[in-house]
Parts: sequence; structure tokens; C-alpha cells
Amino acid sequence: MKTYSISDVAKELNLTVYTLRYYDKEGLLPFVERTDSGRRLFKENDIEALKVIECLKSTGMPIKEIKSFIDWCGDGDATLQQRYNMFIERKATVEAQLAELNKTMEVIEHKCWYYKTALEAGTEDIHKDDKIEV
Amino acid sequence: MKTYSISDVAKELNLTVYTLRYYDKEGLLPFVERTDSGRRLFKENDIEALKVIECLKSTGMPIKEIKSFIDWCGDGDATLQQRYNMFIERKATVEAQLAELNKTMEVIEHKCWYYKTALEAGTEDIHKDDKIEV
DNA sequence: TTAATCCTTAGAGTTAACTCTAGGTCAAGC
DNA sequence: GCTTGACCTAGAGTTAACTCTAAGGATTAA
Repeated sequence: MKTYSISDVAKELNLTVYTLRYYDKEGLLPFVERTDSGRRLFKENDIEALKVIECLKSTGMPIKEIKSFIDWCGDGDATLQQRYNMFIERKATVEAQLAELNKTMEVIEHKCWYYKTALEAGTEDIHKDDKIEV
Repeated sequence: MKTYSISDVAKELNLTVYTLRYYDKEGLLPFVERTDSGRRLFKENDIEALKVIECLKSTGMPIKEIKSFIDWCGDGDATLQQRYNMFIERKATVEAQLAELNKTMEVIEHKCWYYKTALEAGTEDIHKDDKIEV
């Protein structure tokens, strides 16, 4: 079975070796094995797990909570319900983030228009009577 | 013209008074006036400006960069191009964030399905041959 | 008029997530 | 066999964005 060094994995996932060691220190990578001399040996599956960790991180989940999930994974079928609940919760979080980001996009697009027209007019004064300005 | 105290504004925008004073200290609120005794006096327009600041913050823009924008606003029409460029850049950033968040959502939804079916089966083993697991 | 409540500043403390350094071990290439 | 570079740990340092404390002045309500 193919294995990867810590710097291989760092390159593959666009992380630093520091970050990977930090994750390990925080208990996110209990499944990563070691060589006899103590070097980390990543397997394909470990990289997939790290992708899930990165996915959870991108939802804004703090590392301590991700650790709970990783711990549950090690506990087997008894924790299936917790893990399911966690992903349902994450789904709601991401839905809220998408809604918020879409609202943000609307404001940004309004501002693009605001400055485009101001630029064409040579002055911001053309928006003097608008509702929103800065 | 109606004015607001710092705690009025904090309530309205779901921020703390600490945060508002911190923004002021960082130079984000040069337009906020003071009473004779030195208390901050927010106007309707200042609250609108703070909403734009919150919008920029929600795109991940650091406070120092938001300060540049606020400074440009104080410099008048000479900086219209910079401000326009900034919002075009922000738009691209948010588009990328939306794309990433949608990808994240796909993974989360897959995991919801993964654990829903595992839960129904009583064991994770039914996914033994899947491509992605943790 | 006096107590409670709000405001002020300066500056210290907190937190998360890295990021790096020091000092050492190990492995691969010449 | 020796050098170079990758790896290891422990622990210190960094950064952004707050968050709070202390000490004191102003405003409001009874």
C-alpha cells in the first residue's frame, strides 16, 4: 500500500508540515502510523480523512469540535447517531453561511454599481440622494 | 437629526461596545462625532457606514484594509477608482467563497447520507467499499 | 443630592490557529 | 563514511480581533 511522508501530504493538501504536526498534536490524526524511527506514515485513507477535516474547518468548526468527531470515529458504531447529528448541524450552519454570503454579495454588487456610475460621472455627488452610502 | 449612543448602536448592529470602541481606535470610525463631554454621537449615516464595514468584514477583509477604504472615502472623488477596484476585487473574493462553500455543502450532504444509511443499517460496515470515508 | 448607570481612555489579557526555533535523530546520495 | 536534507519533539512566538479592567468623569432617576 502506498504511503506518504508529512511533506508529501502537505504539498497534496496545500498545508504546511507545521500545520499537520499541529493537527496531530491536537488529536486530529490519531490514525496516522509511524515508522520504527518515529516518522509519520500517511496512507491514502488518512489523506481522505484530512480532506474531511479541511471540509469541517471550512464550515468554521473549531479544531476542538473536529477532535470530538474524530474521537467518535474511533469509537465505532455506537457513535453513529452523534456523527449524523453533527453533520445535520453542519448542514444548517453552511446553509446560513450561504444565505449570509449571498446577502453580502448583493451589497458588494450594489457598491460596484455605485462606484462605476460615480466614476463615469467623475464625482460621487450623483448619489447624494441615495439611501445607502459611505 | 436623530443620534445614537454607543450602546444603542451596539444593540442595533449586534456588536459590543468594546468592539465599536476597538473599531474607532483602529481608525474605522473617523466620521463619528462627540458631545462636549467627549461621548460618541452616532448618526443614521454612521450606522449605514458600519453596515458596510460589517459587510466587508464578512468577506474576510482584515480591519487594516477596511481602514484604507475608509480613508479613501474621506479623500473624496480622487479615490473613486481605488474604491471601485476594491469592490470589484471583493466581488471576486466572494464569488470564490461561494464556490468553495457550495463544494463544502456537497461533501456535508454526502456525509449526511452516509450516516443516515449507516444508522438505518445499524453499522458503518455497509460503506466498506465506498471511496470516501472517515 | 446622591446613587446608579452610562460614558471615557489606556492598556492588559484572551483566544484560536497557526508558525517557527532549537536541539537532536535518521535516511539517501556521492 | 560523510554530508545533506528531511524528519522528530517541546515549547516559544505571532497575529488578528476582540474582550476586559481600572480609574475616573458625566448623566439620569428618585
